[in-house]
Amino acid sequence: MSLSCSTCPVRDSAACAVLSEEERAELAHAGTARQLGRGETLFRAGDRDAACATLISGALKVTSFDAEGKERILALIHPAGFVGELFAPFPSHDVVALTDCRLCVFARTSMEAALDKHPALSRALLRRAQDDLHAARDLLALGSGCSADAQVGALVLAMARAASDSPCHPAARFDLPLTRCEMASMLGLTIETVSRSLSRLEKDGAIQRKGTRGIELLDPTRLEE
Amino acid sequence: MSLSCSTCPVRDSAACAVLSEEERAELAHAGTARQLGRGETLFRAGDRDAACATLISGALKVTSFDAEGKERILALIHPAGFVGELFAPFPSHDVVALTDCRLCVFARTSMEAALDKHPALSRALLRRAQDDLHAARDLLALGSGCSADAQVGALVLAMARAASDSPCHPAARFDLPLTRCEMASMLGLTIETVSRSLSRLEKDGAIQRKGTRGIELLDPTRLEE
DNA sequence: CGATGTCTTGATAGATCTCAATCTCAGTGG
DNA sequence: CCACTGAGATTGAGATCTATCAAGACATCG
Repeated sequence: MSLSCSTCPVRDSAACAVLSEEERAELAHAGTARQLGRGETLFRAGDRDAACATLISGALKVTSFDAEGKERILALIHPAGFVGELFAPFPSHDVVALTDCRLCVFARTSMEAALDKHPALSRALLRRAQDDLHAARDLLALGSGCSADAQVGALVLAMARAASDSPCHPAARFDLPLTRCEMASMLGLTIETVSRSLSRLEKDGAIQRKGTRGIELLDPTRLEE
Repeated sequence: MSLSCSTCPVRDSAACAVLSEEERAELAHAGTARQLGRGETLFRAGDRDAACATLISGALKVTSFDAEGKERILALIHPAGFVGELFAPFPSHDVVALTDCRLCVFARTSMEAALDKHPALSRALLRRAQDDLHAARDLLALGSGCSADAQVGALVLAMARAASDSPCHPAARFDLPLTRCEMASMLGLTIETVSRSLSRLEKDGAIQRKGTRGIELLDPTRLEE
């Protein structure tokens, strides 16, 4: 399937936005459009043929599995995000669709050629990599020193912000994009603990649950404790 | 103080290694050499004037502080490593010297100009950023699902590898570069738990402590459990 | 309506944190 | 030379938190 950048919803925010129309068209020619259903795997750790991709719509998760086979979510990728190893010989983590997704996939050789040809692209990807690094370190910082309630609260708040149109203020009412199981594996907790923390946050008047996924923010400041 | 790349120990491994002699000399002209003693701060979270640096010798830590003021180590930087925000308005984490250090410091504007001028530099930094991202995610994956003993064991093993000359085989005898307190804040544990884990690893015959910092690896395979 | 998967809630066990005491070691000064 | 001192490290006992196991509630879908 070919790519049609002209109607791409992330044409102004993805890494390729730094390219001119002609350059972008040329890069698009080297890439392929791809759709993934929820749960489908984009890259698998250890795959031979390394590739990379820009996410157009939907959400991805980057995961690894510990010794006992339990999944740990290392990162979430949102539209305009970029995934894939450009330098390591093979990917070391799985990348899986959290929701139905549309992506722009490139073979590594194509992307390397594009980096050589378009210096601005390297800078754009560098910026994204530093943002991702920042996100990973924030998740690390959140991880410990905090109670389970504080971790769940911070995650809910982060999702409220992601669900909002305005970047600063969190949405007052939204649906959690993750299942309890996924929330648990993002924080390194169990689903029971996540569920209990949500119950406590509700009893304390910080949030109100609307069905299984819906959340109404009553007192966002209490989520930060 | 001016930089003398010709005798720089990381001249072949740092990001600037991709530059030609003349290009490197020009970049060096824009940078300044700096020395830090153990415990001194290179960048502080929220600093106005963003800068970046390549580490020449010694070791740095990237840290943040949680609500109660406890430190959490987010990353270790080794020689040839690069630190600093190139795109965010200000650094969001502290960068502190773990040991006496020598560095090559650049104002952000200088580095941005260099990136514009030398496309290869963007690629080199992109590669480093992806490596750092990988390290941060590995630390995340290590964090949970493992017992404290397994975490401490993995950290000891990682340090044995870092202390070794050959990249693959861990050093059989080496000194821990981190205090117990620093090991604890890397793993999100307390120093008591780290100490107890080391005691158990010693009792199980995996390691033998030589003084407070010295470690002798008896059975590296047991550290991975 | 029953079936299935997800989520919630409860009781218990296990692990880590906290608080506190002791120990080691290097540096200091008498 | 030796005792003193202070920082870091080790060890112990109890409190606290989370994981585990188990059961029940809820929603979705056929």
